[in-house]
Amino acid sequence: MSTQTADRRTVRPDLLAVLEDGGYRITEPRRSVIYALERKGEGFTAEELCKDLPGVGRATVYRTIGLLQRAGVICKLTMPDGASRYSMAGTDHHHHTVCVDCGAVGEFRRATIERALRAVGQEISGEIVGHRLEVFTRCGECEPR
Amino acid sequence: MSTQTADRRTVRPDLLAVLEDGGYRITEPRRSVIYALERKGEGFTAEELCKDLPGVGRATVYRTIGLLQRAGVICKLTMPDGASRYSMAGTDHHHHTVCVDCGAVGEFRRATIERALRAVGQEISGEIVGHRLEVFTRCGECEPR
DNA sequence: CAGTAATTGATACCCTAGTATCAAAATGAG
DNA sequence: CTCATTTTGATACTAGGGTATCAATTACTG
Repeated sequence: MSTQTADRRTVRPDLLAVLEDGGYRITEPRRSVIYALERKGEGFTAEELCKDLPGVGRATVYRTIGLLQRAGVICKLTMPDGASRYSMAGTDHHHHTVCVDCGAVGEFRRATIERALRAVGQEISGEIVGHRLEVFTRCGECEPR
Repeated sequence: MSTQTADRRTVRPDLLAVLEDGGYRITEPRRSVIYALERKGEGFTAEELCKDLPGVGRATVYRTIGLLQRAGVICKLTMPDGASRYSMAGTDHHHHTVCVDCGAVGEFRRATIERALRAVGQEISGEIVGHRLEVFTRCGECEPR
């Protein structure tokens, strides 16, 4: 799988530090999970991660993903078919491009869109508490899986 | 559940006609499902529909939803937690607002957003094959469920 | 180093959101 | 009205995506 953002890499928080700051212990399994997901980068499934880490229990993989997700450093996204993928969050607020063939994920931001969504907020009753935008692509650099 | 679009109702295709046009038979169970989902309108789950129609088999409810979905007259959307909801599609291309408390769904369109997304297409490798945008709201008119 | 609290992992279990099966019933074309 | 065809529905099953359990292990604290 080609990770679209491999070269235009942004500064990422040190994930171990994130755990420490949260008051969690740095353990060998957590180190492994973090190492593995930094390798993966963008657009992986939890089960993939489990397979990559036969030495780490499934529960621990899920637990660690959950921890980092709550800390905001990785984010979960839902594929068109409802499947879940995770991705390292390079920047704060962003949206994703997802290749429908290989699952490769990219990030983008666009002020125009954010502004337009604020405008939508004016028109509807109640308040906007969030939004989600995914752009599905066919990246053309992948082996469809 | 208050349906945000109850009054600004758009012209909807006659769902029975949609089935007929597709070469499907008009049966009593299908009539019931269609009647029920026209009542519901926006933002219901398949299981809700099943509970509303104790006389109709679960499989039939799912089958009929599938039929209408393929015909493009109802659409499926995924909640922040990954759950699925369905909604009558009033217009062609649109996005949804979803109340995170009660699940009420509204539709909107915004040319600015579509244009901005086309611009995103210029910047990424590969081609855009689709997008999905959901705005999560707290509609303030509901009993949280 | 010792002790305590956090963490692990094997496993079993859960729920949602469906799909498959297939005999029985309903539909509509002629 | 007849009959081939479609549809139904009860039920079982599946798959994904997790969470619960809990004894054994590990990490940090003093």
